[in-house]
Amino acid sequence: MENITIKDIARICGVGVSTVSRAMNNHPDINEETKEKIMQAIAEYDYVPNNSARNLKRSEAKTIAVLVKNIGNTFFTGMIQVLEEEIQAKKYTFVLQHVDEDQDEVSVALTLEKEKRLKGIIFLGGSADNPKERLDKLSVPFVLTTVHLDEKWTEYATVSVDDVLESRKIVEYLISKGHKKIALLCGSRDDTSISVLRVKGYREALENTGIEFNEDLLCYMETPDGAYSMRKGYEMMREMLERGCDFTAVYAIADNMAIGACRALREDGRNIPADCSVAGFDGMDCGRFYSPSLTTISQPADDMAKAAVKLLFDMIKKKSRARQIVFEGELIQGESVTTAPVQRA
Amino acid sequence: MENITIKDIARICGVGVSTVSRAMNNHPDINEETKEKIMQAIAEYDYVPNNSARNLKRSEAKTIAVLVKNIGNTFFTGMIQVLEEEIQAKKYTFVLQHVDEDQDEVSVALTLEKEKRLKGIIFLGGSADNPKERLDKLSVPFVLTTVHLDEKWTEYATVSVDDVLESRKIVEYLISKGHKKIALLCGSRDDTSISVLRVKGYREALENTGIEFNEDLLCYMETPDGAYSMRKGYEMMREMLERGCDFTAVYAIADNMAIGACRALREDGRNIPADCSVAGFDGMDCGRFYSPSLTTISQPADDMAKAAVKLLFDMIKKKSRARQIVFEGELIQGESVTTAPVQRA
DNA sequence: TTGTACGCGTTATCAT
DNA sequence: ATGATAACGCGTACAA
Repeated sequence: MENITIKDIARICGVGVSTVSRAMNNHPDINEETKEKIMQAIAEYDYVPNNSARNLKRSEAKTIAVLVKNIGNTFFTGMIQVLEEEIQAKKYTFVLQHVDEDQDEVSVALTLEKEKRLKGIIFLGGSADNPKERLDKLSVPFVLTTVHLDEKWTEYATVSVDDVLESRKIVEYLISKGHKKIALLCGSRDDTSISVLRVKGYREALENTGIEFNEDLLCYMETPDGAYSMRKGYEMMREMLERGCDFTAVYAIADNMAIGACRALREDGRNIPADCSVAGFDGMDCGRFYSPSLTTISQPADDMAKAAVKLLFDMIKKKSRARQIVFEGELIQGESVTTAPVQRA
Repeated sequence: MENITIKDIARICGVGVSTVSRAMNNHPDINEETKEKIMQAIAEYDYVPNNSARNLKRSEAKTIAVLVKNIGNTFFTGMIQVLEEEIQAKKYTFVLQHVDEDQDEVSVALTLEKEKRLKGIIFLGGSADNPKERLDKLSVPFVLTTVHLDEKWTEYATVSVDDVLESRKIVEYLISKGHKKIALLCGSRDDTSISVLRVKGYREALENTGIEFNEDLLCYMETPDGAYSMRKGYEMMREMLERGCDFTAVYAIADNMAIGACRALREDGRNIPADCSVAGFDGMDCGRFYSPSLTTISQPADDMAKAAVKLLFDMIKKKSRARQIVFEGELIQGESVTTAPVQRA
C-alpha cells in the first residue's frame, strides 16, 4: 500500500498497463467506458504517476526551466511571475530552479537538462564570465537575462539593458544637478556580474565630464550574504559615514541598497535630498513607493521577461538564431535627488 | 553523441557499468586506479547521470521540499534563505517548489513526493482549510508554516504566530493611541488564509474596547493579482479615499500594503503620522527602512524557519510527533503611528 | 575487485 | 480497442 503504481491500477480495473497509460495520456484508441472506469480508479486511489519513470521514457517533455541566481533579489521575483505566465500560455511546463550563491549556474543547468529533458532554459542573473566551453555544453537553447555579456560573444542570446550606458546616464544626471562628489555603493570587489558594468558606467560619466575619479568614494560589498539587500546598503553607507567620506550624492547600484543607504544617512542627521541626494538602479516598486520616491533607472522588467520567452521559443522553433536584445532603461526623476548644495569650504 | 550514458562511460573505460556506478557513488570496494580513470572520463565527456533513472532506483534520496505559495510574497524570501541553509547543513538536498496561486499545494506536494522520493515537506503559505482527507494522503512528514490551522486540528505540525492575537495586539495599540476609526486593508472576501485570522483579531480588539465595528472601514482585495503587494495597498487605499471614508488610522494586514497605502495617503495631502497613522503586519525590512519607519508586528521569520526545519527532522527521526509551535510577534513601535488628532466635529 | 543481469514505473511498439 | 513486452538509464544483488 506504500506506493501505488500503474500496475496496481491495471490490476484493480482488470485491464493491461498500456490501457491505463492510454487513459491517462489522452490517447485516441481507447473505449470511452474503460477510460472512464480507469480515471475513476485513479481518482479513488489517488494514484500519481511516478515522474521519474515518466521522464525516463518520454520522448519529449515540453518544459522550460528558469534558473535564478540569488532568489532573494526582489528584482527577479517580478520577472518570475511574468515568465511563468508566458511559458504556461505556450502550454509548456514551467520549472523554477534556484541556484545558490556558491553554486555554478551552468552546472545546475547541465544537470537539470538531462534530468528533465528540457526544451529550453532562461537564466536570471548569474555570472557574466561563464567560460565559453561550459556554456557550449548545453544542448538546448537558452537565454541569458539581466546579464550583458561582453560584446564579442554575439553567439549567445541575451536580454538586458545596457548596464554601462544606463549607469552612465544616471550618474551624468547627478552631475548635471551639480554633484561632483558622488559616493558609489557597489558589489564585491571581484564581482563578475552587473556590478562591474555599472561601476564602469560611473567611471565613464566622470571621465566624460572631466571629474576626477576618487577611489575613496567607492564602497565595495565585503561579504556576499544578503547581497543587494536594504540591510547591506545600510551597512555600507554607515561604513562610509564612519570613515568620514565627503560627498553630496550617493549612487547605489541597486534600489534596495539605495533605500538602506537613506536610513543610514538619516540616522546621521542628513535630510534627503536637501543634504544629500540619493539615486538607485532597477526601478523597483520599493523605490517608487518610498519616501522620498527614489530617483533611479527603471528596467522594463515585464517586457524583458516577455522578450526572453519569445526569443527562447523562436530559437526552439529554429525561427531565429541567438540574438542580443537590449532594452532601454528609463531615468525616473524621483524626489530623492536635487541640486547639489553650494560647495562648502 | 546526443546523450551520453553510464554504458558509454563503461565502454570507454573498458569496465562494467557497476564499476562506474561504484566510482560515482563513493563505494568502498573499488580500486583507486580504476576509480581515478573513470572519474577522469566522466569529467572529460561531461557525463551527468540521469536523475530520473537515479531516483527511480534509489532507495533513499535525502531530499526536503519547500513548497511556497505565491513566491512574490517577499516575506517568504527571507525564510527561504534560512530554510535552505538549515536543510543543507543537515546534508539534505533542498528543493524549492513554487506553487501557483490557482494551484492546489497539496496536489503539488503529492506529485513531488512520488517524483522525488521526498523525506519531508515544508509548506510556506497556502490555504488554511486544506481538507483533512487530502493532507492525510501525504505519506512523509510535513510542516505547515505561516498558516495557523483551526485549533481542533492538533494532529498537524505547524509553525506560526498567533495571527488573531497579534493582530488584536496591534489594533489595541492603535486604539490605545486614541484611534477609534481604523481603516482596515485586508485580503479577499473569500480568503481562507491569514487574512481572515487577522481580520478576526481586528474585530476582537474593537469588541474588547467597546468600539463599534463598521463595515465601511474595511477594504477587501478584489483581484488576487499582485496580492499583498505595495501596488495593491496603494490601489486599495485610493479606493477608500475616493469613497470618502473617514478614519484616523490605517491598518494593513501586510507591511507591503501598508507602504503602498502611505503613498496614496500622501498623494491625498495627508502627512504620516500627523494626519493619519499607519500600521502593518510582518516586520519586513521594507518597513523598517521606510520613512517614516513602519509600526508593525514583527514575525521572527528566521527563528520560525529554523523551528520548522528542526520540527520536521524530529518527525522524520520519529523523535517527535506533530506539534504546533506558536511564536510570539513583537510590536514594533515605528514612526508611522502617533496619537489620534482631536476629534473633528 | 569486478562484471552480469535484473528491476525500478512508465511509455511505445507490436501483436492480437 | 486492448494486452504483452521491450526499452529508458541507473543501482545493486549475486556470481565470478
